[in-house]
Amino acid sequence: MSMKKLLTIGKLAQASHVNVETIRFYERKGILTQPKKIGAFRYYPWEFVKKIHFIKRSQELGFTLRESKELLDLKIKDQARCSDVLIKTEEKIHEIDQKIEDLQKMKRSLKGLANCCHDMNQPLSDCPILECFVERKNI
Amino acid sequence: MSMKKLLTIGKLAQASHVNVETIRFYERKGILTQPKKIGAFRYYPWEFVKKIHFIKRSQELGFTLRESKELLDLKIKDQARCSDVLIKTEEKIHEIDQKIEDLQKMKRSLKGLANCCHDMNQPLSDCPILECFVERKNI
DNA sequence: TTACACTCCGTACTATGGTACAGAGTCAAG
DNA sequence: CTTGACTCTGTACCATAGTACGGAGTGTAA
Repeated sequence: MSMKKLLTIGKLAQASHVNVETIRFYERKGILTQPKKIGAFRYYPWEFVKKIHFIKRSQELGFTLRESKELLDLKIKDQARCSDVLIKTEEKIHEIDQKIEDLQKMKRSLKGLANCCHDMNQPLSDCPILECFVERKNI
Repeated sequence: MSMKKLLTIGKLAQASHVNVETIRFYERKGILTQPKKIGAFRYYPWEFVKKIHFIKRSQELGFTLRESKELLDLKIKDQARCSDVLIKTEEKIHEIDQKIEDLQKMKRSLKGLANCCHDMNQPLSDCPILECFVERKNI
């Protein structure tokens, strides 16, 4: 059998810069399909390197593993349209916008708190920050 | 014994709008100190309502449970200074800024991807988005 | 053929922030 | 003194994204 084009799990891990356990984890979770086994061992075609890169890249872009899998599935099935990916991409952008807004709200509150404090060496019992904290003065 | 001022765990949960299990969880994690027991049951002074509010509020502000505990500990010990809280607050602001930046980077990449696509009905095999995805054209 | 590296599977563990539940014990009111 | 509501401890479970490891099996090269 021509095994020159196939990778053991260890070689795949090396080539894709992930842990062996990570690959096995992805298989357990159904993110990667199990490859054909020769004897007892898994042997992967080289395109699995690309698949893993794809997953890692989409994680960098803010997609969860589940979402990476969905994108990967789209890539595989023929009847998928460009717009299917575009929709997911735009949903993710929206999600990110929401997160940014939430963080900015938090930041504003914290800045408000920080401004409460005028005398650094004030003992904490008289410190206004913690009071603001409890009383929600700065939402 | 004057139990009028004390709360059972259920009453405390009600008063602080959290689950009974959450309070027990906080105790296991050392976030809340265990109160004195009368017989087999926990009885809490009313200030625990404030403590739980404090924790919930600091979570809203982006602090983890561990950090909430640290702030709560500062509140309790006398020699803490206002600046101790201020430092933690400013560190958190910095952390939030970092997160916002990361999200904005993600967003820019995703926007770049979305712009790849000109014909929505293009079959996915010819769709440029997924190619950009893999090739990191948009970092 | 033997030694060594690699792989197998299953399970447990990490962190974060909880929730849920079983089976036993307790408390207070009627 | 019994009933019903509550509480006790301990453990398991949820999601997310992995890591670690034991003990057995396998593949290959000298």
